[in-house]
Amino acid sequence: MSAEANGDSRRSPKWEQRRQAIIDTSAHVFARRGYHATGITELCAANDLGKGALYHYIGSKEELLAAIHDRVMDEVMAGANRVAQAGGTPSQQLAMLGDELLDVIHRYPDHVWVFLHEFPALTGPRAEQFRGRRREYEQQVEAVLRAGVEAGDFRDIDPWLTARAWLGMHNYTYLWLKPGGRLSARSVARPFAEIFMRGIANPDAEDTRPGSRR
Amino acid sequence: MSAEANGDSRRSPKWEQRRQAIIDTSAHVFARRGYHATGITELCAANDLGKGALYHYIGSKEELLAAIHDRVMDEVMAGANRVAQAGGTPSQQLAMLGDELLDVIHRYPDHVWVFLHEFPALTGPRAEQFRGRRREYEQQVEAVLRAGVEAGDFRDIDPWLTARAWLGMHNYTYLWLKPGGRLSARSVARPFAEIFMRGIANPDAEDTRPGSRR
DNA sequence: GTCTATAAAAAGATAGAC
DNA sequence: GTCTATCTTTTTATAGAC
Repeated sequence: MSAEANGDSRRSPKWEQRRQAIIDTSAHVFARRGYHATGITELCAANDLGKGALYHYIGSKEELLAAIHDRVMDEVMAGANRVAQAGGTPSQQLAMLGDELLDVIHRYPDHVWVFLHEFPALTGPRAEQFRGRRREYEQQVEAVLRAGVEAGDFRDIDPWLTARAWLGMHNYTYLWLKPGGRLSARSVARPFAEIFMRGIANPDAEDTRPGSRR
Repeated sequence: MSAEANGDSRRSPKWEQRRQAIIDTSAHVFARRGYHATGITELCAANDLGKGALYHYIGSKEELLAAIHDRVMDEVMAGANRVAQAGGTPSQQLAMLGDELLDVIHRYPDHVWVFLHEFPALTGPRAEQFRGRRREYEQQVEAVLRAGVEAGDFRDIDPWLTARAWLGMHNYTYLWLKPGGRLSARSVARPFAEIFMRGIANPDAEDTRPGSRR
């Protein structure tokens, strides 16, 4: 469930803790300035560390980038698993996925910004692993939509294309959804779900929701 | 309407033409490798030009980046102006905006990728101008939504938040909507408009659309 | 217009003292 | 663990020949 590169006990807990702090601080700098535009020297300044000390924790610049990706993908996948565990109708599943996703974006704005902008900078197995997890998540959204169509709750939409619409609508909030801002994750997730559910609802279905007009 | 830095007659038409070709080729490279990750040497190779010749056309690397932004924003604003000229109901306006936007994304996938990923790399007046045009476009979407609410065509949604939902849903197609791909701009715009219109439609409104169930 | 040569700065990463 | 000094490569950009 958690990425291989994380949380193993190669080092002391103190080392891991410090490393996490460096990952979070660096995510902020990468989000502001860009991954390639940020030099090691700037990372040292932001983390108040010399080059030697910094490399002691990060291994390499790309490993640091991968750690930022893992941190946010761990959260996203955990949310998706909670939703799968919870069960419920496809409509409820989709609403919960929206709640969870916007919650992650709201809590980790820097990490999400970095992963949405800089994921092409990952190379080799690191790129492979990231793309795999991302695909896995997107397929869960797709599966919920497909289930909704089959159950007759949703009209006959294309699950793949509709998943892209849903993902775009939610992911794109990374541009303006920030902690301390005017809007909470919930106060965005609710109207978004309202739009999307009405948008794909099967108008001929028996509707048992509270407040239904039928 | 067109950006100041474009199309003026500082140089010969042949120079301008060559410059445009370089902008388009470079957009492709930037989209693949990233702006900061791409060196001048790589741009020279891609454009089959020496450094001296390349700089003769681009001025500087950031000026080249700004030109890519201008190229795509010119198209987006032109589409938005056509829609404003065309008139029609808010629903029709929104559908036309979707058609035009997805058409640009479909025709200029590289430029759009670059502008969505690398806009923070613009500095000074170049950044100002870009942000201004982007805001102008987004406010047009917002205005259409507000008009729809006031006319009673749309239910009582938040125009700002709903505009962000709409923008995300459409802009995010830059990840997979490509010329030569399985899907045309129209074949995405239609189902997207269907979802969104149903999502924000006022269920109590007199509905005069063809095929209406009332 | 286009080239080569070169500058001058900055990049990522490592070595070795402490 | 953390530092400073250094290595090697690469960066953007310019100068000046052709």
